[in-house]
Amino acid sequence: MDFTFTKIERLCSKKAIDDLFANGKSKTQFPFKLIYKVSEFESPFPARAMFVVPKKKHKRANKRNDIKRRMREVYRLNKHPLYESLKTQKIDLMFICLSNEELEYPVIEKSMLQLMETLTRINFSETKKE
RNA sequence: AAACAGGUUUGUUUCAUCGCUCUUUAUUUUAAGGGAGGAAAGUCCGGGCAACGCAGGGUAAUUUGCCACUUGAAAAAGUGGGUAUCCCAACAGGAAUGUUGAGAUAACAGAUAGUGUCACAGAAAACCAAGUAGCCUUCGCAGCAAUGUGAAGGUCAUAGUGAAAAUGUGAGGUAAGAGCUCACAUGUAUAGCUGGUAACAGUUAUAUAGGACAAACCUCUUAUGUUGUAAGGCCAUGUAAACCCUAAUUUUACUGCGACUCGUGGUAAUAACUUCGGUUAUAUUAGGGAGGGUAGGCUGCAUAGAUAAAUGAUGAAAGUUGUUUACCAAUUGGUAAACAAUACAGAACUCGGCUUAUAGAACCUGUUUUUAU
RNA sequence: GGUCCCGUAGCUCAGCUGGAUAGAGCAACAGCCUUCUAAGCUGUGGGCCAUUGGUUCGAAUCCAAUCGGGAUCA
Repeated sequence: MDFTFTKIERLCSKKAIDDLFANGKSKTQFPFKLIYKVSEFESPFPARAMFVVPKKKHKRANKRNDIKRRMREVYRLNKHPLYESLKTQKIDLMFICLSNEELEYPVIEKSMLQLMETLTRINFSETKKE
């Protein structure tokens, strides 16, 4: 089992990001907000993800970097349940940090895992409808 | 010795697991190597580099600002000196103050080129000053007189101001006064001499007495072409050799028929066809107009290096500092354990300065307190 | 990565160029009016002029640095 997180798994296209902000659905689970959208792209992985820490919440660049790195680490280590649930469905993800305080690793891990669990349930229901 | 403040330098290490980015190698995931600072920050300055511009001169705009030397491509920095201001100490003096020494600070050219500003208060806030205060003279009137009052004139010594008052003190002089004259002192300008590389200092003569503000405009002096890597270069994408208008040209266009990569008839702004309702209307070149599309890759670009942006996460141990406890020692201290802290902060073309932020450690300087002599 | 602008009362803004009383509207509070409220009228309080230093007799204003907020570039 790989715990990699290379560039292919990240959401990098500006067009896709704009589309996500315009048409995506959202879930909040306090320190974080998740925006997701079903989409189509060519990749061996079923999801593309990105992580956002707004400049208005955290002024210093090094603190923003720290939080983003921890968020990325949580996603990297816990992405496999999500991938299994998705199967062939393709999806774009965006995690946004809403907190003003500097967050420790266990806090981030707990709330992000909750978000990803809810996401798996939602996607199953959608696939059944289609 | 302790505490505090300021300055300079430095600014943690190792292991395990799972990862990120770039380069090379391998070819589908294998190996090796590189991977954040003193400020990467602020963008306050100056270069490199790039595009455009460039006869010469001027104007505008911005900019430099005591002197010498050194470093530097330049901005700038360093060392030494000069001047001014502040503060401390010593000496002189009744005091004001002056001299000498140590230290700190200075955006430190020009206020005698010109314009402007100086509230309130005050007679007056600035070349040539100055009134219905005051002082003085003359004349008239009242009065025995002292004096009072009116007019004309002289004058700036005196004045409840103010941040700042027309150089200060003394003497002469005068009706009263006045640099009006003189002595001493202060300060400015010009010229000369002496010392010094110079800034400047000292001194002599002459002329004077001109308040502050240039971080108000300005003058002199120094320097600057403008814009910036989102510059610039190459490629792709795109309804696109597209649309509208004007002019010119043509085996060109439109159009009818046929045997349709061709032949032939008509037309050049009206023509051809027609089911009589209408339908179609061009190419090339030149000039102009209106609107749209793309916003992605490579390069620029680096012995760190991307383009939603890497340099990490978790766990363990050590180091440093502090607190508490226990033991040794008993002034400092040493050993062990537990707990806490371990900063400021994250490259985006690059280099050199400046500014700002910084736990702890080392060194230097200063202040205060305590102890000892 | 560059370039430029703005911070004044609880809110929206004047006053900065051209230096000497810190103001206006709304809001707040108190009173009048009204049976009561709203509206109206009268009054009151509220500001270290973003922060720090400098120039000046004197700084919201001039100068420098810092901290926030915003605009713009092809």
